[in-house]
Amino acid sequence: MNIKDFSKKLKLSITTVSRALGGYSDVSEKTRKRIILQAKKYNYSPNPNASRLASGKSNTVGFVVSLYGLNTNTLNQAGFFEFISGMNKKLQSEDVQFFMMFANDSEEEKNAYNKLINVHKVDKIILHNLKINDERIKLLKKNNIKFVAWGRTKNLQNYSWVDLDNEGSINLIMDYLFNKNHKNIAYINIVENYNFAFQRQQAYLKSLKKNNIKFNKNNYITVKTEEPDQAALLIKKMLTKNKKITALICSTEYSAVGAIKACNSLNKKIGKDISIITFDSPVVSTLTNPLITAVSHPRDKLGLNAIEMLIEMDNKNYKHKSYLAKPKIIERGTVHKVKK
Amino acid sequence: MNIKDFSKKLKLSITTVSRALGGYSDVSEKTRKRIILQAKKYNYSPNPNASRLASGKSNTVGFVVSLYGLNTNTLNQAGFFEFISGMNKKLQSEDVQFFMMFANDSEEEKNAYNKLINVHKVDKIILHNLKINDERIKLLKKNNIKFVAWGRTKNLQNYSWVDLDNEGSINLIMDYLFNKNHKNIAYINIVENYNFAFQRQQAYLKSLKKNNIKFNKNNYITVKTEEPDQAALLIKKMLTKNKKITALICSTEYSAVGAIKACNSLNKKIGKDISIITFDSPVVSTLTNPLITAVSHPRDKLGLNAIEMLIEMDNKNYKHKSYLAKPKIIERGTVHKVKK
DNA sequence: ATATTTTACCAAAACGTTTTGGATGTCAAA
DNA sequence: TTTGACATCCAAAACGTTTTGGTAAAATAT
Repeated sequence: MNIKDFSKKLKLSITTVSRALGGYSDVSEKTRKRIILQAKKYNYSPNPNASRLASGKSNTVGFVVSLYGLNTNTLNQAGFFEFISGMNKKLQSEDVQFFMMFANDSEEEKNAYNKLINVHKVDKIILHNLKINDERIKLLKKNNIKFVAWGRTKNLQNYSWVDLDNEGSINLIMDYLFNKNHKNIAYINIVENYNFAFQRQQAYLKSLKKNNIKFNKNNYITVKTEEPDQAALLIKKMLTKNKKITALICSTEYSAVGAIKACNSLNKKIGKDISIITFDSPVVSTLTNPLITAVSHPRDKLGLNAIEMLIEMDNKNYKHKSYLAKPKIIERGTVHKVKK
Repeated sequence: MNIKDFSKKLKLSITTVSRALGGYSDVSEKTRKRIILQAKKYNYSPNPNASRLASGKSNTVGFVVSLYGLNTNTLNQAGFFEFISGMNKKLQSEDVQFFMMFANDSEEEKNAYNKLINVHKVDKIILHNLKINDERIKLLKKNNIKFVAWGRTKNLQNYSWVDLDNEGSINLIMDYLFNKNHKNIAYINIVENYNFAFQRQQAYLKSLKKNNIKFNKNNYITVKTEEPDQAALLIKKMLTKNKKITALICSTEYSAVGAIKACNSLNKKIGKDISIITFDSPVVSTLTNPLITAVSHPRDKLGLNAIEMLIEMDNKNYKHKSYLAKPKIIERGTVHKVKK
């Protein structure tokens, strides 16, 4: 069933059917309703390839998933599926398509963006896992592709983005710990060059300053995010060296797993002798023992807002926007109160 | 740059260019090479919407991701990304597209398949998370859509599938345990209605019989897969009731996490007093403490073979195939030898 | 030397839409 | 009664390919 047969059935022109379904005002509401009803009945829906060819618009959002680097199977994808789930709500209601590509290495990743633009002709792209400086932004701007970044570069050029409120989250954590009289708060950073990690680390330093606590380099280490065992080793070393530490802030979930191991091996009771707090994830919220107190974020809202922005961008007078997901602390008993 | 301008540049007809890139034999190898070379130079690639419209073939593989039910953020997606990674290799080289849809509930899931077929006009579909009886198979057969199942129904109708060798894996585990003199082997099943779980459980019973061990209902429980804590509770109960148990086979990774908790709370030393073995995953291989001995499978091969089959299906005389991933045991020290 | 087959190319139709630029009829204002 | 504005519809062109059904030249067979 194509538009020709369908319009013949309704004794209307092809044009009228097309414009009725397209939502144009030069079709009376009465006929429009009839057309929509009959389309359902005859199971007619416009051939998307013909539509896209004729209109020159693909109405498709592209996305490249990197299947390398971070431990792709857990951490990375955890947030990923929450994001997708949020996106999905808008996609469905707005009839926008979503096209994913996969890259097994960085060479493939570069190609993927070019393919997305030149071969698959997507209109719009969602960028994720942003680096501190991200060259993909140049590529997209050069090709005049609309995009929303999931995450931010260090220097915000003029583009739209959605992100966790990393600084706000760290502040929330720090205040939470200060309220429980923690003074010697250690920070576990990651070596990888992601901007979210940089933001968190910077916020930690800033918060120390604001609260008149001098930065102590024995309270600070940097670990590989995908290797909890390496983290465990370094954290153990740190805790042995600096016995005054009462709380550990872990920049990522995997290092929190390492922190648990380190504490266990030193026979430090988590939530009694020492506190652990991190960013929420399915890992620390369901799999670790004990479950870990964490700042949680509505990551699905990120996805939803990203798609919303991409759609709004079709308006001529769109101004770049941003969205920060609001953090909140989920207590799971791994943070204790220090006696004054 | 479209085919018209491009062919004009090369002083060739549109037809010749199209057929050269399509790999037809009515173009000399010399001109074909020239065309391919120049296409790269001028960054020409056929508009996919026009191609698909003209040819009537979408050359697209569809996939529906269910964002509900199982704990989507970890378990489910773990295998998922390995699978995708394998698929990707074939997709890239064969120039097949991959189109994903997402479903936040079972209603959306049903709609998704219909949309995939009627709206997005995909040629082929990969089915996953198969139920013991799966009604989606009927839908696809009725609509004459080519598909490969990732997993199997209980009664194999005539279709192509790829799957873990669940029976082989359980046999491998059982023999491995028997060799270490285990006799009282408990089995942790899951309540969910997935066929992989059914196959594993059946294989366990079969293996007992083959080795002349009577099934003991005190060695067998059924838990919810997404709730390690519930699993821990039930396993603890079982171990308290039946003190003779020396080994636990966990049907899924999450129940293995529960098993660890149960053993810890009973002060049973894992790998000394009691053994735990399960199916491999990023969870039990990197996150648990201790890491758990498990049967591992090359899940990326599943994806690769699935795409291979889908492509082969274009041949008129294709006969339905299947592929079983070969299991192997990864020792991580949680299985001990029992004294005779 | 002639007839036949093969090779290498091409013009035009077809795919199913959207969009442009009217056409017709109705209604209110002059 | 006439004029202009508006509402509602439509025919035809355009989008960029693939495919069909050819033709001419070259190679091969007779």
